[in-house]
Amino acid sequence: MKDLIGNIQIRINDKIYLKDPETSDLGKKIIGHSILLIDEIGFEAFTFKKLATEISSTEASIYRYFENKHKLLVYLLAWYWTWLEYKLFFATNGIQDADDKLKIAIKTLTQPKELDHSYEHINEIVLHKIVVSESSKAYLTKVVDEECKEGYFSNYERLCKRVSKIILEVNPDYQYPNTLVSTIVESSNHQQFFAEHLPSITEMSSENNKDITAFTTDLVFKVLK
Amino acid sequence: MKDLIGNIQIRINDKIYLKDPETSDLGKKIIGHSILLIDEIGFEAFTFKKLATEISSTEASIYRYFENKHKLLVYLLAWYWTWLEYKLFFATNGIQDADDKLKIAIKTLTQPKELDHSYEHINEIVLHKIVVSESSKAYLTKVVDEECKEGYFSNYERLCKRVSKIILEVNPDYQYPNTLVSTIVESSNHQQFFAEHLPSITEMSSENNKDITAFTTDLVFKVLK
DNA sequence: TTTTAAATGATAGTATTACTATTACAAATA
DNA sequence: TATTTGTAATAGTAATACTATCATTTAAAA
Repeated sequence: MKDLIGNIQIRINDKIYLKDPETSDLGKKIIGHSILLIDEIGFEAFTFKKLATEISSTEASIYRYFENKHKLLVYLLAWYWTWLEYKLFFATNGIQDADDKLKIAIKTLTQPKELDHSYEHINEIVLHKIVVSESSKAYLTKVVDEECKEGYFSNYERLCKRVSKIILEVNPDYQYPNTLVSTIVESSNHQQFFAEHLPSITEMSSENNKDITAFTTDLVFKVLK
Repeated sequence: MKDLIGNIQIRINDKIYLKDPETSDLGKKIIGHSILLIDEIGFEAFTFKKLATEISSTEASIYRYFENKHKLLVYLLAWYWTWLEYKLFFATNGIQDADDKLKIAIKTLTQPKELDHSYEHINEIVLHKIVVSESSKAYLTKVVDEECKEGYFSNYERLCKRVSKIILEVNPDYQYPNTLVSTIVESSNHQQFFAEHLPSITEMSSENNKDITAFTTDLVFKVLK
């Protein structure tokens, strides 16, 4: 099962990039090192010039792959959500019992990520840190409506839909499956951030991710039962 | 009761600004029009130069009040959270029954805001739109730890603490009061954004805020009982 | 193997942003 | 009247977010 996921090519909406970064060494370097650099200095301070220096290339070359840094961020997130969707699919696929399936789904969403060696140029652990700290900035923009129409966020939508389905298996009468899913996915990320940076508004600890899993599982099952 | 709140001066941590905008006409104009302009063009496109043009002043004059646009955003949010805390205080103060108190608290947090004529230069409805679309950008930064230490977000923390207390009145044994509060406050804002811009991941409608109140109330009481 | 095309690198240039600094002048206050 | 305070006007700078051009390297096709 674990091998299968490695063979899956993660396809990203081709409107997000100018040139598919998967098709060249430079492209993969751009993706791999942008993850590290954004994590290191933050998205605001991140520039294509700095990235170019980092990978011994040029600003102009990077602009051949992505229109701007916003699109690059959208790409990284789309990649992440699809990767997580596969993880979720393989983790829940065989499970018969709906409750168990949902528990595993919540675990997959909330537990810390592990390095997936199938994608050599991407460090999923660092990418997840970017999801926690930067993902909101990708959609909290004035162009969100157009970008949504173009399908820039459909990878995220698909992941939510998949969890929604499981929720309806557990309780077919629950009125707000999508709302609950988007709430727990966002909450899981935010709580991780709060645990580390604004500890006074959460009981979660930054060391122990099991807290977030426990909180979310407790919440979801109480809401559904 | 309603009059009382009008007389309350909303005090903001004086490290956030260089010069208190409440102390001059220009200052109030900066606050009032920054709210409108950020709402109109988004925080990324917002600059002090554009704001200066808008209020027929100069860039340099605005820099005398705020170090940069990030601090201005932090100021606006601090103001909002304190304002909301007062609203919450006055709405829940007299209520004896803990359940009722929590219901009203959730309503205050999730229902659309109304214009509060006590603060003439501030349009609370538009400010709330900024909270929905831009507030995450205020804390999802690399300087969050220092700013947290300096108390830039204590207005938000105080609001959360107040609701947490009510939650513990309803169920003193609940393990995650702060986590639950920060989750529902963030969720309420995000769901409003999703309703308007990413409708496929929520059942909430952008016209009817009662959905969010209903979803949140249902969730919170199921979790606590 | 040569030809051709595509990808990358090197360099330059521009408009805008995010500031800082200086001076000047008017109004309020002491 | 002297002085502080607030604001305006102007200038200047480093960095950002690009675009354009052309040379060179590399890879694919003929």
